[in-house]
Amino acid sequence: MAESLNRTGGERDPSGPARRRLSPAERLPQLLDAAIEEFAERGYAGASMAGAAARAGVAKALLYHYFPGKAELFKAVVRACIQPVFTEAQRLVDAHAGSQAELVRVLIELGYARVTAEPRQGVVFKLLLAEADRFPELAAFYHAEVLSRGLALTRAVVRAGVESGEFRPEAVDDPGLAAVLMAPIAMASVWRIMLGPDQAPSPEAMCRAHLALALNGLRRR
Amino acid sequence: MAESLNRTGGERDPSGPARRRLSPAERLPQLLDAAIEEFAERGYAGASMAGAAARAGVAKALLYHYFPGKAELFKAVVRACIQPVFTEAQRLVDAHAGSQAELVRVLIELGYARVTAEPRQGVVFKLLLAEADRFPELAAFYHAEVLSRGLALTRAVVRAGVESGEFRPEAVDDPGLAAVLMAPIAMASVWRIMLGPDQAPSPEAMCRAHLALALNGLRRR
DNA sequence: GGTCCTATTGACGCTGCGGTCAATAGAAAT
DNA sequence: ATTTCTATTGACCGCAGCGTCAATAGGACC
Repeated sequence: MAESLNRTGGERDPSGPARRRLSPAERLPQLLDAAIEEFAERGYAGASMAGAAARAGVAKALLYHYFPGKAELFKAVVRACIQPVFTEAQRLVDAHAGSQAELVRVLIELGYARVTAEPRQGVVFKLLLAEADRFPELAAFYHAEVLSRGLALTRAVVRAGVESGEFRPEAVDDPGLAAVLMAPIAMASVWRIMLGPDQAPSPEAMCRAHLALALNGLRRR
Repeated sequence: MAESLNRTGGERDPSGPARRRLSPAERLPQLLDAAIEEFAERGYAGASMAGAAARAGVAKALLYHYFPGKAELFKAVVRACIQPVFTEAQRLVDAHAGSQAELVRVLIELGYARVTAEPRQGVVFKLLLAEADRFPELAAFYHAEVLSRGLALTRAVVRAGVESGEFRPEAVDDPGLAAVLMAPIAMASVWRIMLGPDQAPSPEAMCRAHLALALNGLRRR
C-alpha cells in the first residue's frame, strides 16, 4: 500500500481558451465543487490546493485569490454542503399535517433516503467527523449547525407526539432520546462511505428496523 | 552556522540521556503507544514519523527499523487497539445466564461504559472511520474484525430473545436491526471524540434512552 | 477604441516529511 | 577482555505542497 501519490490532478483543456474571466458568482461554485471532490478523495491533510485548483481547471494562485488559505477553503466547502440538509427536514416538519408517528416515519425515511441519494453529503459529513477534533472552530460549527439543530428538531417532534398522546410520556424532552434516534442514520451514512454500498449495512434494511424499533419503542403502552 | 563539520554517525549527545538499548519486546509497545498518540492527534496524513518517534523519545530511523513504513505502522496501531473490544463483549455473552432482555441491557451498558472509560479506543475508531475509504485493506479489516463481529453478536442475542419468547418474532435475523442497535453506541463514541465531553450528547443519557427504546421496541406486545 | 478594474497566471521560496544509509555503541556470549 | 550481533542514531536526499508576488489579460464602462 505504498502511497502512490500520482499527481495527475485534473486535466485542463489546452485547446480551449485557457483563460476565461468569470464573475466571482460563477467561479466560486466551480471552485467549491472542485474542492469538495479533492477533499473527499484525499481528506483534509491529504488534499492539496494545487489538486483542487487543477480539478477546477484553474491556477492554484486563483484559489488564494478567493480563499485566504486551505483552512478557510475547507470550511467554505463544509458550509456549502451541510447546510441544505436540515432545511429540507424543517420544511417537512412545518408542512406536516398528520399524526406525529407518521411524521417520525417520514423524517426517518428522509434521512435514509439521503444516505443513498446524496453520497457527496455523506462524504462531507465523514470528513467533518474526521477533522473536527483538529479544528475547534469546525467542531463548534458542526455542533451549532448540524447536531443541535437536528436534536432540537427531533425533540420537538417527540414532544408533540407525547402531547398528542401518541408517545410514552417519559420520552418528552429526554436529552438522550433524540441522539439515539438520530444516530443510526448518521452511522448508516458513515458506514456506507467507509465500506462502500456492498459491504455496508443496507440503509433500506436499517430504515425498516429503525422504524419498527422507534415507533414500537415510542408508542404508549 | 555554516560549518558544523558533519562527520556522519558522530558524537554522542552530551545533553541527551543515556541511549538505552531495549529488546524489541520492550521497545515495540513504547513505539505503538507513541504512534497511537501521534495518529490520534494529527490523523493519518497529518501524523509524521518524526513526531511519533519524538513522542517515544527515539530517533526517527528507529521506527523504520521496526516498521517498514508509515502505512504498516498505522495498521499495527489499529490492530493493537481495536481487537480487545469485542473480546470482552463475547466473554459477557458466553458467561451470561439470565434473560435475554437482561443481556441486551448489560451489553448496551458495556458499550456506553467503554465510550467514557476508553477514550483511546474511541480515537482509534474515529481514525478508522476517517481513513478507511482511502485504505481498502483497512476497510476490509474493520469490516471483518469489528462490524461483522459486532453484528453477528447482536443478532445472536436478539435471536435468542425471540426464541425464548421475550422479543417480537419479526426481529429475528433482521439484518438492519443489529446495525440500528449498535449505531447509537458507535455514534456516542464518535460524537464524544469530535466534540469533547461537554458538547457531545451525554453517553449516560443516551444509554438510558437507548435501553428504554430498545427494550420497549423489542418486547413482544 | 481607450481606460480601468480585477480575475488570472507562472514561477519561486521555503518548510516539512517520508525514506535511506553508514556509523556508533549497548549488551550478551565467549 | 574481546568479539559479535543488532538496536540506535544523526545526517542527508528528493520532493511535494503551502503560500507569495509581480506581471498579464479579459471584460465592463465610457
